[in-house]
Amino acid sequence: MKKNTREIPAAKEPAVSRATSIDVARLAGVSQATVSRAFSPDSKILPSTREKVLAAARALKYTPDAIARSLISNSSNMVGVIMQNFNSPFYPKILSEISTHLQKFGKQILFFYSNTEDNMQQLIGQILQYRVDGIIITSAVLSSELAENCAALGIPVVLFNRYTTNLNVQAVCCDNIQAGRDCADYLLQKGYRRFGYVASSENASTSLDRQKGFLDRLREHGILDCPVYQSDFSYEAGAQIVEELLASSKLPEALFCANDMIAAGVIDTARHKYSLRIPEDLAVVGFDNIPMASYSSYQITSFSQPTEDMIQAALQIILEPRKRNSVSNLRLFPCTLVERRTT
Amino acid sequence: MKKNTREIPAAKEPAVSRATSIDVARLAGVSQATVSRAFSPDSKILPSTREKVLAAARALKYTPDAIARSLISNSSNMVGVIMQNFNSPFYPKILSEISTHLQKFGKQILFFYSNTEDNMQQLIGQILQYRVDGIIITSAVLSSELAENCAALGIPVVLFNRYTTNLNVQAVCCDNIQAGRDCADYLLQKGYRRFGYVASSENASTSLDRQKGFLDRLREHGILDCPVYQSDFSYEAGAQIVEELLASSKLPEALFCANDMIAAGVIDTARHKYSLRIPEDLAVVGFDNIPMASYSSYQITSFSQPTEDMIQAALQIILEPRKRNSVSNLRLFPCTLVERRTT
DNA sequence: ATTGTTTTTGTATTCGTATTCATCTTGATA
DNA sequence: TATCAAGATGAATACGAATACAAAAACAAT
Repeated sequence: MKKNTREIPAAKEPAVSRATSIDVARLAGVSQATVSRAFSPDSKILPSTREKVLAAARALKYTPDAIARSLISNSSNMVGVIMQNFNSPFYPKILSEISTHLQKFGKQILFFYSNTEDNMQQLIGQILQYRVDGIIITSAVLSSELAENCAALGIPVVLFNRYTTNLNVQAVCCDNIQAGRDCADYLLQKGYRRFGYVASSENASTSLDRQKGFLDRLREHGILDCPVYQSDFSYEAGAQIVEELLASSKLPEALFCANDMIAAGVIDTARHKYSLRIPEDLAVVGFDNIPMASYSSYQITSFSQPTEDMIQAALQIILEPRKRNSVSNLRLFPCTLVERRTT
Repeated sequence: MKKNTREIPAAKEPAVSRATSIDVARLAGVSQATVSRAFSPDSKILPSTREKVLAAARALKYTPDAIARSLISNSSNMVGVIMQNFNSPFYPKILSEISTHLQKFGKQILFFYSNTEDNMQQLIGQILQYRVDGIIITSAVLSSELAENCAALGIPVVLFNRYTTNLNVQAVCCDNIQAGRDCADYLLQKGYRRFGYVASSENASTSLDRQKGFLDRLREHGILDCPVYQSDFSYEAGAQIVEELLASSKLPEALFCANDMIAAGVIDTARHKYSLRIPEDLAVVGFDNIPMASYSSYQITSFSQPTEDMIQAALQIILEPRKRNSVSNLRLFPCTLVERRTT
């Protein structure tokens, strides 16, 4: 008597319907409430009753409806994730790891990809409609207004690899300023004296902070002149930068790139189009230490972020929001330099 | 009158609560039903009334609750996506494009990453609980049982870059067999006579079909012997294959790799570790034509899939399931060879 | 045996919105 | 002006599961 009424002839009605807790209750000879309890692990129910209910549920292929459950419990068990720039494998890797982690908790990912920051308002709005447990953003900084909207709903927001001074928004980030400093120290110690920095065109705090640490430290060592080249986080941008470098009067000795994709573009173009020797004619440092940085075609000296720890931190903020009494909203993680053959 | 009975003392309650359609109705002086109608584009409502309601909604920062909406309308506006292998940028790219497309329709992505096929049952189960509009799977073939579960619920499932003979599952795929044939023709025409194929270790139909087309065509040309090397879809696997090649007695003249990542691993290791010349000592063909294939360090001859068309086809199946009267459940797209410097 | 306590189950309500049906308003037409 | 149709709105209900509360059952202690 279920919905075994499939296609008879002519009409191909899929007979879409799933068993509900009431169906299971009827079959098991209990009330709907008892069915609900059977599926709530920490609910008080006689083991024998639970087993009876679960048997009936199996027979009917019943599974609690997540939507109905979300409505009454005010939580959808979903975590919103907004990302941009899949040109580099860095963020896809982060996404896959977040997914793997969340699956352990039975949580889902509501995913959004957006290369522009214009529609953040809209995206956040959509996500909030779904009663997510939290939101992870790697693509942009959040406006105060949006941050307040989320805070007002009690939905934790984590900026991943971004941060803001806004008090309502938690951030998990690697210490890009320090990494910039370390890069300057490292290159100076290697004997380089003329530098350049390849930034991303956005107002990404990652790129800006790496730049700031780098330039500050150089300045402390008396090097006041370090040209900054605007790009985006792409291979093509890196290739373009080489053209700019060569068009200008004098080539820097060492170039610090905001990420590995840029570095790869620089290296390839310098080597294969202009026959420059890396690192003799031009040293290059990248960032993120993506797999490609270790390929023998590149062997890029790069900074590695402790992504595993950062993800843990981000998820903890979302999964255990009570612990929000941490001193600061910003959790900084140190990067480590991986020296290879481009310096 | 809500359930504002939380912890009282010393607590900084965020006052978690969002405006509901009833709140809006009260402020606008209409019924809840009218508020609902104001937010349903094709609903019959006096324009002036709608404007009045929308104004009240703005004042209260009200947005229809997607969960409640999903419950009553039996559709969550979400599309489930299951992927694996983010080592290559191929699938991240697909994901970002799917996301961009779906956003135009106001649809969301419920995302799962899984490198194993063991938990497909569990993943599909979870997705189905959310009343998704459809499911896109790039990571595995679906068992008949799971396919039937989905079909019974009227939820369209699309295998992307996979297929099965199961009647209930739609599939969107590039014509890997033909591509394999084309590759054989191309390499033969270039004068190569000794070949090898680097497969993925999985039972991925993509790899198997490329292999089948390749070997079949070679056989038609009288070449019966073509060793097949097992790997996975990774750079490291490609690097490993070179070791195997050199351990065996004679090197093939041309190697067809199941994807570009493998090809890159082969090329790098052959060139830099063993000083082999590509393509003189070893020609290499990849697959997917990922951005890296065009980098000047590689310049890999590769097959390009019409991903844009394939995504369109997959989304059409999910967004317009009525059109399911297509002749076949399998939609095949042709790949095109992009010739570069590794052949 | 009686009372009290604890555990288990059932009843009724709730979450927030869409929708059916009935009611009311408006304007048109005869 | 009376009648009707069409359009707009409100009242009530449904979606499916969780939970507060009540009732019942089981058990212990006197």
